[in-house]
Amino acid sequence: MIRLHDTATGTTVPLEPRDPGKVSMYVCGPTVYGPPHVGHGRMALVFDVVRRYLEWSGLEVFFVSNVTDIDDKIIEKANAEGRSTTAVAEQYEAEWFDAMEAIGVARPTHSPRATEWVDQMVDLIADLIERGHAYELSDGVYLEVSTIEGYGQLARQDVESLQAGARIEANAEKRSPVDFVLWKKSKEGEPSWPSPWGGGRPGWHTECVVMSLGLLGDDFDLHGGGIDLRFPHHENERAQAIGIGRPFARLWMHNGFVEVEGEKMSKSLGNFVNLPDLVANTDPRAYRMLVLRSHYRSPMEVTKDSIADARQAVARLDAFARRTADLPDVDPAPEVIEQFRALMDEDLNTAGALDVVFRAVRAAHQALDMDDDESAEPLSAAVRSMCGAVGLELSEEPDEVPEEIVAKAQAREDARAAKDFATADRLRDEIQAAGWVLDDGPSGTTVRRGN
RNA sequence: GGCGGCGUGGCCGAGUGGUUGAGGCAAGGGCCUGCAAAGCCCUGUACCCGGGUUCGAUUCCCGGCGCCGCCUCCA
Repeated sequence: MIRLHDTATGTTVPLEPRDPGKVSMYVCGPTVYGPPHVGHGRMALVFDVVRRYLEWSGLEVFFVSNVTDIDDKIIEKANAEGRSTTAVAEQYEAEWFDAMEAIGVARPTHSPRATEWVDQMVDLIADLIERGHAYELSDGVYLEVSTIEGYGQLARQDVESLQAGARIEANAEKRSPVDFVLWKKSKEGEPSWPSPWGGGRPGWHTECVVMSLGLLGDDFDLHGGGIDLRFPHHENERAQAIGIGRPFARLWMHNGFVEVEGEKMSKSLGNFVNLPDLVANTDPRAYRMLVLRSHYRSPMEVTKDSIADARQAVARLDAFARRTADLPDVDPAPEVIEQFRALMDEDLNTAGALDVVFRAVRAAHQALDMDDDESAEPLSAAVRSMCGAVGLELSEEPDEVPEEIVAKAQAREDARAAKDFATADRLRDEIQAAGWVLDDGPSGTTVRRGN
């Protein structure tokens, strides 16, 4: 039985899907106004692991993750650069999916764009007004928080304390400082969609309500995102669903932040790391490894050292994959799989689950050292299965080696055969300096990329 | 001010009321190797502080200290 931590109740509860055997999940995706950073990367990896693990566990997963392609920040960016909001959104959406592909995040089943759901948002807002949960002001339509039963559940705060903390709003007309905007009437030159309240655009919470309910239906299973979305974004989504009387997410999952030097990484602090930069400079699997090594709800430190450390851990798995590449496929060792499953089932203890992986790796190496293939085979199969469950791809294929390096490696072979070890060592040094590693094994020498 | 989280060996980071207390990385020693690499073996007085509960606490409770996050920009 899979148990997950539910932010709404602060407890870890069994995952009991609405439709047995099927899981519907919605994860808040990016607002596409800039290149993704490592925080986005962690979020995407965490939920990619959720999805893969659920699938590995035999569940069918229907995974929706949106793209917010209309927003104040996109408008600002477009104005600053003298191009259309569409051009900005398209560029960064493409960058987003490129980066996701690079880090091995599988495409969602659906990735709807906000601009394609504006009609449904207008309907939702009209419904909220009709039911007395929303009101129109000169600059837009607002949700009246005090009319929503249980508002503050995700924030774990009562409305009064939220109010106490509310920042001073530009709009003093609002009935309460905590009321939030559903529809923004557009000013001159801003993108605009028709509505009963005049031309305008949606606020940033409504899209996720209509897209999640629209694509997954009422009472869907999981709703996820970064911990910062817990409040106000998810709270405000929930408020709208409650307002129109529709059962919303059954379980809320939030991943912890990425930190840099002990502080939250954020644009305002200027300490963010772009995901494309990270991917360009290291094996992208290292980042997944790093993400897996901490619990998804804990803060995670990203530094050069932590990445390099994770890279070495991946290298250990690769070396194992190479050594076991030719073993026959057998059923994975059941006791290993069960340990792994027990850890993962309890709110995705990926760090603990990796222990199981690495212990199986060592046990298989030990067996192979004693020529006990029979013991090694199920362990190797288990390692492959577990890595697959969390999306860690192992590279057992030889690397593409440049001609020049192949030639040097051959020359070294010749020198070794002639017992000219001085020449052999000199050639290996050259090969190493070029970033390649030679492994002399019983069945010959292999060349692979260095770390 | 309100709410929440965290503090484990050189680093990262799981976990547990109790003789043998993960794992990865790094370090030292050894085996293997022509030399390496990979792998294997061995080594390293870990649980912020002070009380309490207990036969026994790193693990539970209370207090303190420190760090971090949220309270409508943010994954």
